[in-house]
Amino acid sequence: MTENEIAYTTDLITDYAEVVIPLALPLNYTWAIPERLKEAAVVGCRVEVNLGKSKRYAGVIKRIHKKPPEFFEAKEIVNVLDAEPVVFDSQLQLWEWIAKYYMCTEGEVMAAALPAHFKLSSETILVFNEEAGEDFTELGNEAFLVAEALLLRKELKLTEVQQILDSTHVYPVVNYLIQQKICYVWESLKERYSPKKETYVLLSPAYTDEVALEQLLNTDKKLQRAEKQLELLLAYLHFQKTEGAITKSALLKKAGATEAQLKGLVDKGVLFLEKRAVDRIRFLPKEINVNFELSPAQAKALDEIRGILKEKDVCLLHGITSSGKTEIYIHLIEEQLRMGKQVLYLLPEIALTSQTIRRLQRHFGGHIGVYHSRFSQNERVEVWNKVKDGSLKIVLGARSSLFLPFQELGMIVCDEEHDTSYKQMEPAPRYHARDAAIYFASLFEDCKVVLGSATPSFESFSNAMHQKYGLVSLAERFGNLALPEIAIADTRRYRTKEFAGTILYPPLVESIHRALEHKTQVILFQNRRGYTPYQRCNTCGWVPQCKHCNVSLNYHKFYNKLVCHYCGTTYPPLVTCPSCGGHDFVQKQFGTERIEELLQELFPAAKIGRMDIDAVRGKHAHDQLIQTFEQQKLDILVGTQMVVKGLDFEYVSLVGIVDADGILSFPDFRVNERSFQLMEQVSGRAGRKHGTGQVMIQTAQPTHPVLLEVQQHDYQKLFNDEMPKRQQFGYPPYTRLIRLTFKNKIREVVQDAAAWFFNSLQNRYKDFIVGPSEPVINRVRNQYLMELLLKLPRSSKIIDSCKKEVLYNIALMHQEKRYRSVVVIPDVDPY
DNA sequence: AGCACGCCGACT
DNA sequence: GTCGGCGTGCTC
Ligand SMILES: [Zn+2]
Ligand SMILES: [Zn+2]
Repeated sequence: MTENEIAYTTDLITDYAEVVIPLALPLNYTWAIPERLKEAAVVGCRVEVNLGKSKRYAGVIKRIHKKPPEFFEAKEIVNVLDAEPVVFDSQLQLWEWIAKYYMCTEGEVMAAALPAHFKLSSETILVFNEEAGEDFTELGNEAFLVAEALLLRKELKLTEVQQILDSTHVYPVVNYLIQQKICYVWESLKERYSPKKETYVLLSPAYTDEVALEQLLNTDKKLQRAEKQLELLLAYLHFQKTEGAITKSALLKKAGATEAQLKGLVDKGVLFLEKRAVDRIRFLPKEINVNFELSPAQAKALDEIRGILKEKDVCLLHGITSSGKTEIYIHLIEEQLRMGKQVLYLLPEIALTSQTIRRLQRHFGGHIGVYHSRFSQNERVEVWNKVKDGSLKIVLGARSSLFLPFQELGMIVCDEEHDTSYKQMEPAPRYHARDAAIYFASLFEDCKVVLGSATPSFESFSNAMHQKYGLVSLAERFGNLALPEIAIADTRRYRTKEFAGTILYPPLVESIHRALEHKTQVILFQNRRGYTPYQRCNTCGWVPQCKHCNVSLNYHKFYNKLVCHYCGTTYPPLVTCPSCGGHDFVQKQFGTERIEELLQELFPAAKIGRMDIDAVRGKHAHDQLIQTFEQQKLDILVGTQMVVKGLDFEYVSLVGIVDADGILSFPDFRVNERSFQLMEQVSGRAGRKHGTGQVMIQTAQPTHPVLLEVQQHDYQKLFNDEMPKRQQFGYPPYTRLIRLTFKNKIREVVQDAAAWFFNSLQNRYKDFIVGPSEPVINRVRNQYLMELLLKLPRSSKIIDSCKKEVLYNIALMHQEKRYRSVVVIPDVDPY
């Protein structure tokens, strides 16, 4: 073949690309790679592809091969969008693993993994950045053309850029312009997140060199007659050295100085003020500053972890509240950093407060990036790129930061590993970030996982007991802080008429009085108002249980029956309490608002705050409320699970758990584990620095084993008590669960479909399948729901084949006319 | 996810 | 008679 002939055979396709597009397709589709894109089409790059008649998507190339598809004509890739891959092989492998394990599609994983802006479409709008100036002569030819157009028009659609440039060059040029900050991708107001700003104090550049500073302090006339200002300046220099950047409010508080004194220094040009966002990275110097001493207990734990990680991939750090796990992580992170490796530090979303962020910034400055759902898409892309090119070494992030393109990952820390927010519930991919992180780490040469918790999940703890993970315990509170005294207020003693309907009983009220008298603060905890109506004995707190499933029964008002929401068995309603003979059951539930009202009546002089989902709906309301409370502008804080996380309240002397019985009767097989975790963490908020704190638990079941275990802080006993029950009733960690939710408009149809499915799995999974049952909330967005639960033995062979069987049966069911539109949602390892 | 195709009710 | 409701199926 001559050169001429080659030139005429451009439509001869030899290469094909398997592409993941952000859709719930059961398998990946294949597109043909035209000759002109052969060079550019690389695995991990985004490509623009047509699907159907008129849709265009940005997908990611997963695989390139030379096998022409047999059963269809592959369309050509329209364009390659990236000059270099946006994801590495390890991301593609993670996507595939998650899709298989959690029974969803790779497209769904991709949609969750990539920042929305990577899913660029031709309708995307570019906005000119007014701060970019007007001089674009430094840019390349094509970028120059687009920049000029942007300067003129202020906004351009991607299709319009396409008209300016040769169509194959659009995306590389646009990416370049975004990187140069000449334009950014338009975001609707709703998406935009204005980072929380704080005023920082900085030394004027004129005095950053030692000599000038020396002169200022000793001989300069500027400060000779302003002793207080000099004092403040010295204090500033001290804090700057020990803590790095310092905020205005912190400086004034710590130095005991006034606004006027600071203003004096600012006016004289010695210091200046600057508003900065705490969770943004660019201002902080890239330094490593781990200069604190570990306690002997911490040092020992650190050594043990190091030793274990030489042999095992995962180490569980079981450290009681306030034992100082974070300091240990900081040392481990430092080691990775010094080896040039990256570190992912996972935290539950609500623990990711500016307090937590600043604490790590103090040690790692600009090496740290933050990634969470409140970030705008533009910011996510920025962090994404910096992780990919290795300029960010540490990412402090919530669940979804697992998808970032790390290249040289040395360690993943998963703090509060028991936290339920690591599991994504809606929509797919319903993955568990902790478990997926362990898989992800295995893709790297030498990447270790450290799980940390004061109250480990039974899954992790039993893995540690079976030597699958290493286990290190830290049983000593840092600085030997006293553990709070845990008092149990027995509400059965107040059963006379005058106490009917009481929410805050005398012992708790009295303790609050005392705390307020001592000018200390109080936290009251109340569980989120459950939508689960149940029958609970008003006298002894007893709640009927399902004899098959060992969970609390729900009360169905309409049918006047008790029903198990796992297996669907119904029971007659209670008339007489089998535990105490009482006859009084139904009770109204109350939330934090009601408690807040009551407190206002009881303590009219106290300043009371409320922290729950509703009260902190705004962007920074959560941070703000924490700060207000920390500054002792509130006396009592009433809250739900939110008060449990990321708080470090010094002046709290009393924590009250208003309704322990409500917590203990939650209809979930993990109730006891959860209750212990919750109460243990709530207790941790009491008496952290100033004397012994008190925790008061109101309950009608003062001898409930979990309460005693909380009182003794005895996790091991809880574990030993609970595990036999898990085994007996077939629950994790002895089994693996898959929950199937069926959805349809017509109630009878879902019910029948679930029954059909149950029957169809009967022959092979008879002993493992529970249900069908109607969930408590049986209708969501006009769709009725039904559930089946699979309790599978822990053999990956059985689990894998069962997953296949389930998918096969879904397809089979959809062939049945009546069930065609029944949607089945599998949830693997529901939490 | 879209979008076309197709099958039934009520409207100029 | 046709218009438009949405349930169903398909997209490399
Ligand atoms: Zn009773
Ligand atoms: Zn049951």
